Amino acid sequence: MKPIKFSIIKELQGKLGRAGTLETPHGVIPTPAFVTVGTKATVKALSTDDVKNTGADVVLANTYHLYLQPGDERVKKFGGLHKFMNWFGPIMTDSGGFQVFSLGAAYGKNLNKVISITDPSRLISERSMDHEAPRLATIGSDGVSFRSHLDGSLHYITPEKSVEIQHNLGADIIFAFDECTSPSETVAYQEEALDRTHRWAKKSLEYHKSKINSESQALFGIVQGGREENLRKRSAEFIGRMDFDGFGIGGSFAKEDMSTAVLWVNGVLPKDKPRHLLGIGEPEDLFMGVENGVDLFDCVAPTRRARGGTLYTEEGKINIGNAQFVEAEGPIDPRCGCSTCKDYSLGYLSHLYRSKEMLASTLGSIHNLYFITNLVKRMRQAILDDNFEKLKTDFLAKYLK
RNA sequence: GCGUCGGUGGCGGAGUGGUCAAUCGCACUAGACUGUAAAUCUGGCGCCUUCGGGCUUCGAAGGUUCGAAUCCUUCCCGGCGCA
Repeated sequence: MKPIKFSIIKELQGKLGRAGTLETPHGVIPTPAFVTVGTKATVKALSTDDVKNTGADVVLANTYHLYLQPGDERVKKFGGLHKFMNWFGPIMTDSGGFQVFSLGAAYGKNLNKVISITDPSRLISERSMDHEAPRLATIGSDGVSFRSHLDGSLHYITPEKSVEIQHNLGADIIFAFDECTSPSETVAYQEEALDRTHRWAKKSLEYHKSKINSESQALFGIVQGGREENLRKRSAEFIGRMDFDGFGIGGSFAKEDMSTAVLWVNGVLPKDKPRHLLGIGEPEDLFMGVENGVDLFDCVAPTRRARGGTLYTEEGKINIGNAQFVEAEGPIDPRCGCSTCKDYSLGYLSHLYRSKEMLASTLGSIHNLYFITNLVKRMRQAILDDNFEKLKTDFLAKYLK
């Protein structure tokens, strides 16, 4: 018995995009779908009722963070993540692979998940002269040692350990342990890291298959390969051949490279399994991903941005902290159907934000999550209605103006 | 009235002869954020600027000095103590 069932309902003509459903032990996810990020078994600033009301179908929590606090064994004692956090819809957990990057090569640097290649300094090898650079994660051939960002204690995570933790957490969909690399790494390093990720994928899968959990939890393998076409395709072939239930597409991207990388990978991955573009994205990236055959996305942007005062509107992003909203009486976006836009004015949100009231984060997160979740739902409907291209053109014309 | 302490940029508060247009915090202002080290971070914040610099500031007015927010004199204002 497979833990999940993926069905394609309709495909985008001449493109890799498709609309479908992903059945999980905790409910059906109509795809494409946006996955709300709840790193520490909570979507920051929101109750699970709030999350549900944004239209979210699925939540992603994080292995590394929950392993450190409160500990995966404790979550297991509570009956798993669903019960522990009171979210009874589908849950995914990330493997900790991203922390290999964010606490490793990217630690203390101005290096992000998505960078701009217009800044050449970002493309110089990170590895050449930074042996002294402080980092909380160091990579070995069998796993990664992490120094806890909470108390400095040392932890070693292997592919097996990552899967074991994820079994304890009990999400519906879990990920193989991988190494997320920066596009600023050399090709030689990308290749070395890719081999490691592939090795780890095999170990993750073997460990997973040896446990009863593989009947109730789906395991996704992760494709890496940086900016290199041959590496991306090699990875998609290698990972795609394995008996994973679905796939993640990982990596830190140069914005300009993202669509080609996704296209290379999805052109190779088996069509009948779901694909998750990890850590993406912004509205324009979501259109790109859906068009190029991505079924699932997760991203911290809606919630993190909301806490920083940036809110999505159909006319582009606004910053609620700006002076122009102090006396604005209308909603964030008159076309938005979220509860924040229904009940609250920009001026009130401006006041909450300026006076640092936590409700600002809550109401902003509700709006941003609704906006992004609903945008992907609209894309799905547009695929079904044969007007994806029009939605994309119309939306982006206004949004990016 | 006498004594005493003090008056610094929107606010609080450093500075006590040159490296001071003046540390820092707040406020204000703008920006960043893409598998959350994130209720976070960065820039600007006297006026003008061809971004080299120029100009006017530290209660007020005089003075000492090559040079004053910093020293002296007088005055104005405020706190406290004594009458």
